[in-house]
Amino acid sequence: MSERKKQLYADIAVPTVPKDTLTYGVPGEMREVLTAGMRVVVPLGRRQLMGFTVNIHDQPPDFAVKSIQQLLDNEAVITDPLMRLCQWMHQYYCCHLGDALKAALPQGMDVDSARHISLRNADDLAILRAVGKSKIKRDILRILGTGEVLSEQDLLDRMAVKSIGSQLRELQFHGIITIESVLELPSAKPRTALFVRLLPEWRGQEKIVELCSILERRAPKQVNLLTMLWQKHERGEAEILMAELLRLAKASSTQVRALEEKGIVEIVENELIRAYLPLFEERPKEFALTGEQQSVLATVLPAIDAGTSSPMLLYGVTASGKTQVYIEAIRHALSLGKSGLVLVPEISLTPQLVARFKQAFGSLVAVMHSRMSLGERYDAWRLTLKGEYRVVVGVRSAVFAPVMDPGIIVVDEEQDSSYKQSDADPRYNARDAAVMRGFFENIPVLLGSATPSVESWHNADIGKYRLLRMTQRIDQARMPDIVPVDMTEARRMRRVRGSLSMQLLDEIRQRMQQGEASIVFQNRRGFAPHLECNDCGHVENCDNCSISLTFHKDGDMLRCHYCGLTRKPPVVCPRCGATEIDRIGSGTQRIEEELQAALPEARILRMDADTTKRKGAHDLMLTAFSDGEYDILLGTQMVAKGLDFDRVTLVGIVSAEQSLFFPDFRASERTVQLLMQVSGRSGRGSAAGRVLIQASVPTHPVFTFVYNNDYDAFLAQETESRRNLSYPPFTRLVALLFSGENEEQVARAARKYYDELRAAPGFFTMHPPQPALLSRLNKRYRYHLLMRVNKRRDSDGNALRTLLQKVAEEYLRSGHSRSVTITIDVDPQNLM
DNA sequence: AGCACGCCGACT
DNA sequence: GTCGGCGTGCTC
Repeated sequence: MSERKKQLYADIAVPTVPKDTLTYGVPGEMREVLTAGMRVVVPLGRRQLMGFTVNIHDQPPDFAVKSIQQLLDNEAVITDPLMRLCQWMHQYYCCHLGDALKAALPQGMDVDSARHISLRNADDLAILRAVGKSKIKRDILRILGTGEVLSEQDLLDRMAVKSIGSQLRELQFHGIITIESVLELPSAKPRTALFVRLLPEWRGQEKIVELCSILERRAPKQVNLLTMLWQKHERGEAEILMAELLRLAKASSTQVRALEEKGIVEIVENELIRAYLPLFEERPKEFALTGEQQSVLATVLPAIDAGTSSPMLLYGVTASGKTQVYIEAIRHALSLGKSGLVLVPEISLTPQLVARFKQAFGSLVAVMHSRMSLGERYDAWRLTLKGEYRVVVGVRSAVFAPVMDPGIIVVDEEQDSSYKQSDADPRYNARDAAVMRGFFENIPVLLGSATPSVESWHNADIGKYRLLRMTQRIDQARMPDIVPVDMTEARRMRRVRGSLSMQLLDEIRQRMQQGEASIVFQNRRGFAPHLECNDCGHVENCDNCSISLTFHKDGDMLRCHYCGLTRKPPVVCPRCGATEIDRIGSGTQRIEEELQAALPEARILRMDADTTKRKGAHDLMLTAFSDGEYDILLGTQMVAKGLDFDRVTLVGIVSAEQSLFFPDFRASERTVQLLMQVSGRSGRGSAAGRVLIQASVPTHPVFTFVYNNDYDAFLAQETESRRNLSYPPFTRLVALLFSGENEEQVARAARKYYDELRAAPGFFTMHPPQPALLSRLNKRYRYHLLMRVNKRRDSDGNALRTLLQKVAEEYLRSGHSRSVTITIDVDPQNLM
């Protein structure tokens, strides 16, 4: 018994610190409570940082450890399967473990230390000696002389110099100032409000009447309050929001406090849940499950019962009722006491979809969405962890949602590229992460799509995924008629108005006469993507990026869609002084203008990133369109997916080629998927749908798959082409991107990596480094290396990660500038 | 990633 | 002597 307890150590993953974990001592008072998955505050150098407890052990490391400073949670916020998922991401996507873990939490839960600088009591002589002749030091002390406590940045802002770091250090060394590291609280916290309730002994009609008669003369407001409280109590509302009570009773809080002092009411602080409430509503539809839906469920439900990891690909044509399959699967999971997770692409997390899940599962549903506020997201996450939400519907990052005991994970539109995070570490694909999570949780994962990715199709083909098919539209709706419009021919015959063919305009007009609606799709916002001098051909480009500026007619502005730069369009050509500057190409703004000019009566709703910026704009627009307030819904990608309106019987695609000639190996796949998805918006009700596809070369072989509605044939051909060209799914692509403000340094870094990598064992192939397609972005030059990894020779990505680590070390050792940033993107979606 | 430290040229 | 711009090394 008397044996001293062994010292415990914890391995902590700290975001952005380039070490898997750091080892800290576990203080005695934490040894009983600390578990893996909890967040802690640890000292690192002069900073205090948030870290994740990964492992607790009693192996003393061979260096002096510091101790954990503070616990941030009293239970694990990273459940065991999520910890394993993050470990997998760390190794597969070559990112820091801490960054993967941080991605698993909503924003705003981070803590960081800030350095607070203040003046210390010191004698004049010491000050004089420390300051010497430095003007900067004298200024610092003058500012601090007011007794204020400031950060380095605050000080800097009030001075006319660029840096004060060394001066601060010397002043601190001489004991003149104090620099204290202070923890800043996380910005996300539960929101609370005051509530008022009658104490139990006063809950009775007679007692209230009696009280009121006593109070009547001297305290009429208190009588009002009591009456209000009693009425609410009678209606079953035991507690009433203080603010509301005051408003209703026209009283002030002093009067409530008075009642509290008399021991009649009680004031309590309760949490207010910030829930995301969609503004869109729709009458629920009545329907029975189709035979195909039933037979799919006959496979899915037993898999939920069995509780074994099993990925499935649900390949069902548009309008075949996939959403209802998801709902039934989750209903089943709930009936077993489990919960469910549904991932949807950013763009199709529409109010329509949310409404269907809310109808089915009511208050059990949490929505996780990037348009929600920090507080809303925090509450959704926290109450999911507490087990109060049992169904989570969310975008990419919801793959980390802490659902208690999930029974199934659904990934809708699994081919969608918004599942891939490409702008920050971890650069993960949420669809693949979902499959891995299903593996760690031992549950089935259902990947749904009308147009599966070549990768998932291949996985089904080789038996990694189980294939489930639905080939019929519900309600016997026919597939729409898909009709090419030859724009070259139409132009020759003068049957066009700007970018729109007379045929499309005629058919839209016809729908308007029949009281039906049309969707017009143009995947480009703004008015015109280029401004070009008619005389010399000069194009207005972004100053920071190698891209042309898009002309926006609202506000008469040029904008860079990559870095956000805005500038007034030039009146004369800056190169040759000519005054005729052409607006080349068409975005949604121009199409809107052309539609309106050709169809003056048309009520047009334009939906793109520019018109839906305001919170809730999306919902309101779709509600209005659904209610028949518009004839034409014109928009970018956001009208291509998930929308389901019976009124829509015509879909027009302005330019089918737009995505086809993109230099990306997925260009054909993206084009076919997009065209088929947009087509699916048409004819969902009883009326037959029609799709007009405008193209300059309508005979391009890729389009024939769309005209014939034969996605199977496309998959077969595209799979062969990928095999021949050694592209995914037959290889694993890894893109290394080198970026920095100095082009020569960037090119040299890329070259150095290339040479180092080439010397390594050949489990991959690659070409020499090249400037990226977007060769400059935000003032930074960009070069890339594309590795094609042989999946058989490095199935789990371990060889790749080891090699990249080795090369990075060698790169640093050989004295290279740190002004070049290197990012690793495994399974990139966009080769930019 | 920060942050400290050391070195060096420029200014005054 | 002071300032400011790098490169380099370290953080449990």
